[in-house]
Amino acid sequence: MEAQTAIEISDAEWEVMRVAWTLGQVTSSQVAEIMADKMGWKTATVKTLLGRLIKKGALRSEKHGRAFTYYPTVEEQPSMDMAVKTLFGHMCQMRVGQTLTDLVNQVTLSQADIAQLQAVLAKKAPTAPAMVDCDCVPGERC
Amino acid sequence: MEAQTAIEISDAEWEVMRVAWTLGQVTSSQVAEIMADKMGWKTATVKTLLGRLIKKGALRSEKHGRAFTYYPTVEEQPSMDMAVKTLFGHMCQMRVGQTLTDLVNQVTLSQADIAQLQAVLAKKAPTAPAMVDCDCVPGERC
DNA sequence: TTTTTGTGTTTACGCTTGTAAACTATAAGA
DNA sequence: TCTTATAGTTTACAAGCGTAAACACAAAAA
Repeated sequence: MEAQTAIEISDAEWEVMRVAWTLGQVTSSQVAEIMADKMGWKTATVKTLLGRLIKKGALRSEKHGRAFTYYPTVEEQPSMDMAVKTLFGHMCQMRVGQTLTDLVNQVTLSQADIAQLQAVLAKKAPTAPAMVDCDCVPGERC
Repeated sequence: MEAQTAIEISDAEWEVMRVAWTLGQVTSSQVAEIMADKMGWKTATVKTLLGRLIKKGALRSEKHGRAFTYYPTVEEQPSMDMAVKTLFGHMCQMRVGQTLTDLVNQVTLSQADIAQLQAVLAKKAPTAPAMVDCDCVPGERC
């Protein structure tokens, strides 16, 4: 089983999805206004991105009066998880741990986030291997 | 201060860098053989990617006899850190913690990795905020 | 020395992306 | 009903990317 043929969302499109996810539903003028402010994009740019997201199936639209209302059809957290997993999947597995440590050092986490992470780590510890092999070159250990 | 004008390495190029990083130095035929095996790429494809990486400055080459030897000019760990940081920087900050937890649940970490992460988390805990705000829409909390 | 072959360089080509203008249709206001 | 503003659709266009063939050159083999 695999997670339904992952829709590819580009960086610019991702920004649009963020506001759609956060607001739950949006009109193009709303997004245009926000993106003008946040990204400096022209209205035309937002229209293009909305159109592409509809075509990709990441958004759906419903006609209400003159304008459409757009709704996300994919969920935010799974999308984030997938994007992150894809990135880490392309990296040397031996270095994933260090990379995570470096990242945790840089981001802001809430008390709850930290507690949750600690819980997961505690559960993993007992069965963790002594070391993780490099998988960059077939049949080669770093 | 900012980390030297980040060289952009594409997905396919990244695969080439991985073998260069792991082996320290490589010849094109070496890379070609590995990529034929690992990715199913033709020799020509590898040549193109090596050329682009040279042009981008991610690799440098030294002529030895008939062929060139290629060396990475950027380091692996900082490159990984930067790629990861960039991805997370484009995501809702409020969801970074959950995303990290989901990720940790999926990857393989060594005992040492886990210990290191636990140490960093323990150090962060005392000063961690109660919650992290959503930054997807200017002046909006989720 | 001549031929061959392994390397690097150029050219190719369709697709995606970022960024946007132009065009069109229709709801809303006059 | 006629006009206008506004939202959606088409077209644009250069740069980057994945994927590779064609070409040129020099080193190695004959």
